[in-house]
Order: sequence, then C-alpha cells, then structure tokens
Amino acid sequence: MAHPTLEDVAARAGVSRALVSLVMRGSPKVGKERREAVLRAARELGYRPNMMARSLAAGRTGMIGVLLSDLHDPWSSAVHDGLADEAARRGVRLLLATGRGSPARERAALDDLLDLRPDGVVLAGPKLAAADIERAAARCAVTVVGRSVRSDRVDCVTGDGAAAVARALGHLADLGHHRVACLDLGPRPSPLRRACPDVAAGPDELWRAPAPPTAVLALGDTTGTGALIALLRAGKRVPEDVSLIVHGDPPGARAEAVTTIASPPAELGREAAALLLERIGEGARSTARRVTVPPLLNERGTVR
Amino acid sequence: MAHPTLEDVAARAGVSRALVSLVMRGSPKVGKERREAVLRAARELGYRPNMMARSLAAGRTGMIGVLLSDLHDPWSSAVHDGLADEAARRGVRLLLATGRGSPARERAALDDLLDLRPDGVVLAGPKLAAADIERAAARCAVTVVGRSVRSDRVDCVTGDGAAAVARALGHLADLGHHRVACLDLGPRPSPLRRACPDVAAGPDELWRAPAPPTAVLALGDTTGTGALIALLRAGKRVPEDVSLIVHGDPPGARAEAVTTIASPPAELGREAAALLLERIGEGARSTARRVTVPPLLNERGTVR
DNA sequence: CTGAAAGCGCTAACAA
DNA sequence: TTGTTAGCGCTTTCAG
Repeated sequence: MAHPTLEDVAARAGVSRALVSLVMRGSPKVGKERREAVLRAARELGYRPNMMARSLAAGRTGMIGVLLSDLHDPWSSAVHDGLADEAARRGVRLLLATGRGSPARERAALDDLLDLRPDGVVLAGPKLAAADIERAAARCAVTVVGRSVRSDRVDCVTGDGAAAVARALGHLADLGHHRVACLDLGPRPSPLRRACPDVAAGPDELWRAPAPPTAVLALGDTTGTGALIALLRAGKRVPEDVSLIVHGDPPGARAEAVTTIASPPAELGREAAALLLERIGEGARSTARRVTVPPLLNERGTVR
Repeated sequence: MAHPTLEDVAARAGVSRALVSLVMRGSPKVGKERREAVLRAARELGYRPNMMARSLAAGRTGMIGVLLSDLHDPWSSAVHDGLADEAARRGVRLLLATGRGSPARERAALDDLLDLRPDGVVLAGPKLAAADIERAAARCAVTVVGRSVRSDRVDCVTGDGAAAVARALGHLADLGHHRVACLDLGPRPSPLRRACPDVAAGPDELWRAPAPPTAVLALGDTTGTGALIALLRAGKRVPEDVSLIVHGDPPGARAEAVTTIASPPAELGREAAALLLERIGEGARSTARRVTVPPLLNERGTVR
C-alpha cells in the first residue's frame, strides 16, 4: 500500500477511525492498551497522516509560511535559522518560499504560499509593495522582519543599524582610534552613511589624506571580505596597520576572522516566530507590535 | 468574506460550481461569455483556490518538494535557482524544506515534506542515509542532486569535480603555468585531492620550495576568497605573482573577481527538475537515469 | 454546456 | 472510552 489511510490503520488495529485520529493527535483520553495497538498498526503500515486532508478538516494547517526575499543573501538564511529553531520548539511546521530577489516573483511566491493556507506568514526582508503586505494581512497573521511597515495589523521585527554604527565607533574610540573612516561598498549608498562621521568614496582615497585613518568601518560589504581584500590590496596589514569592523555578519567574515557588528538575524527570526505564534494564538488583535533587536559586536581578528 | 469558496464564485457569477471549477483550471471547453463572467466574479471576490482541497480531491498536488541540505551553502541556493526556473516554466510549484546541515533534521524535514504529498521531491546535496532516500522513493518520485545514489528508482544529477580539476590544470598549462600547486582549504580533505598533482598542506608551505608555484588551484574554498586572502597575506600579488583558480563558484569569488571552475549548480537544478517531471509524467519507470553536468570555467581576474 | 452526486482523508461534534 | 455523523473545498464522473 503506497499511502495507507487512517481507515487502514483502524482496520488493522481493530478499532474505529475516530480512535485512530485521537491517538495520532496525541489525545490523553485513550487507554494505554488501545493506544499501543493503534501505534503498532500505524508503524507496521508505515502510516503518515495526510496533511492536506487534516488541514482541510481542521480548518487550520498548523504551518507558518516563510517568505525569504533572497536565498542568496546569508541574512535570509540566518533569519530562517532563528525561525526554524523557534518553530521546532513550538511544534509548528515551516512552509518556505522565496522571492528570488525580484518584487514580482516575491509577490507571486507570496500568493502561492497563501494558497496553502498557512496560519500565518513571516516576510523576511520583503521588497513587496506595502499594499501587498496589507493584502496578505487580510488573509492571515503577518509579521515582517528587517523592514518597518506602517500598518496596525502586521508586527515588525527589525535590527538597529544606527546603533550598530554608534557602537562600532565607540568601540574603536575606546581602543584609541580617533581617525575612523567609513567605506561604503554596496551597490547603492547605504542609509547608514548618515550615521557615519566620514565616508570615503573608495579605498584608494583613504590614504591620500594627510592624516590617514587608523581604523575602517565597512558598510554594505555583502561578502564580509570585500573591505579586507581592498585593504590588503592597498598594501595595508590588518590589523597591524589598520583596524577593520564590518557591519553585518556574512559567512566570509566568520571564515576570515573579520570583526563585525550587526543585529543577529537569527535573533530577529526567533522574535518574529514568537510574535507571529502569539498573534495566531490570540486571533485578531488590534495593536501591532514592533520589536527592535540591538546590535552585537563579534570580536574577531581585525581590530586592535 | 475572508476566504471565498468556489461556491461563492458560482453564486455570484450565476453558474454552477462545476463550471467555475472548469474555468479555474483553464479548461478550453467553456464559452467565452461565461468564462469571463466567472473570472470577473472570482476577481471581485478575491477568490483563490484552496490548494489543500484541490489536492485532496484531485489526488495530486501539482507541487514538487525540494529539500536543500543547507540554506547557508550558496551551492544549495544556486541549485534552487535552477529548480525554480524550470518549475516556473512548467507551471509546477515548489515546496521548500531544509535540513539545516544535520542528517537528523534533514530526515525530519523530509518526512514533513512528504506529509504534504508532493508529486515528487528533489534532494539537493542530501546527507541522508541511503535507506532514507530509498524510503522516500517508495512514496513518490525522487531525484537526487550532487550525490550519486545506487538505486534503480531514483535519478541522479551530479557535477564532475575530476573533470573540473583537469580542465583547470589544462587551462593553466596552456597559459604556460607548469608549476601548479593545489591548496585544500576545506575542513575535511577534499576527495578531489586525488585528481591533483601536488597538494600543499597550507599556503605558507608553497613558497618554501626551491621552485615555487606560479599558479594555485584551490579546493574547498567555501567563501571563494579564502585562497585569495591567504595569498595576499603571504605578500603575493594576484595575478601578477601567482595565478589563482578556485574550484566551486561561491558569491565571494564573483564579488572579488576570482576565476573559478565548477559544474554550474543552477544547471544541475534545471536538469533535476526536468528529470523529475519526466518521471512523474511517466508514472513508475524502471530505469534510473544519471546525468552529469560538465564543469564551466568562469574567467575573471585572477589568472594570467 | 449544466447540475447533481460521490468522494478525496481527515477532524470534530455528538451520542451511545 | 467508543462509534456515528457531518462536513472541510474541491474534482470528477455522469446523465441531462
């Protein structure tokens, strides 16, 4: 039998379908005797409940949808880690979907996800239009990670980039670095530039000044090693000649022992899952919550 | 109405449920008149078919499950890109799950995925026991990517590491490099070492030889910049002093213009999707297929 | 082209 | 504790 059903299990165990259903859902009000008979029959048959049928009948799926805007962004994967941890702890299943970097595909993915009727969805770093998010919120509980959305029906969990920059600068100052340059490596100017005292256009420019910086804070370094390589290529030793802190914490930074600062994405994920499950539990709630996760300094080998 | 049903649409359009069902599935045998009335009603109501109900009734879900062993591995994301492309082209939906790097979690994720009754699954880089894969194959069509499985019911799509090494070595030789060293940076020794003539334990060792290498082939460089940084730190200019080819094609290599060689993972994904859909279409088929995707050289800036 | 009817595998009352 | 009875929203016949 390719896919035994509840009925097959009931027949084999010699009990009713309802009893099997109770056992499968772990109801306490079934006698030890029969419970074990059912469990044995299920095991022998290789029975697995059909989620489609179960969800349809129950009216809830017990799953939460997760839309990761871009699988290639390590930030998304890290958020997912946090979500998965929390979901596993609470016994809910995750339904993953991805936007593959484009708002249009993201929107399509969200629609497909919603068709599966998850009890709620978390949107990680969505590039979606606000209207699309609002539309989703009309269909199920929604929490957004990494973006602040003005809506009274969606919860938001965000990091704190400005605090990260301030903390990095403070840390460097404590170490005696008073000439700190910011390097913005991203394809687009980082919004965090405003939080920086002194932003260089490119790495070369740094050493032309009369008093060159003794430390660099890198923004938009997606691989985590871009700034390090630029410094190395300029003939600087790191950290002997110049200290380096990168904002964000991509795997390359870990691998090359680059000191970084960022609000830990896994933490964002964990918070988001907690918020979403709470909201699902309460049914509709009027107040939207906003959680901000503080930055964490990862001291590694590029600062002295 | 939070979730209008087929019946609501039928009522609003003034037609039968069956007709709406036909229209929603794009049947050609519905008159233009009525089709448009139905479509309009559906749009006005914001109707979306309930996949749970649809799948349950139809006996197929029209979805294929994708188990990515590790979301943090860029290889997985790239395989997913190929799968998603091909799936979009053929109008099937993807159901994502992840093993988060651990065989146990991978196994649990696979079980959860299977409970959703996908028409087939593709296992990308599974760390699963062969028995678990076989078990999955008993429940639906399975194709494995990036690992060769001995089974006559699962298709396999793999890259060709040995060919990649040979091709890289050949390319360097054509350029006049006759002293090429291999650097194995991975946590575990790469199986590709056997394909290399000369493997150094670490970067430092390279320059102690009387005739130091003029080119380096890096294995197991997961970030794609590990070898470059090691070379730079050793005071070598790349490619002026030494040429570098990295096996694999992680984002860091692209960002830092490192020349790489690998069987393109997106291509593996595309092949896998095609194979799986073919197998699903045919129902059970006896012969398992194995596809090998040849390596591709990505000429960037680290070879001369 | 339409409407009625049966059923996918399961849950959730309710009765027994 | 158990069995019975309705559905969940949809697809699929089949006779009109």
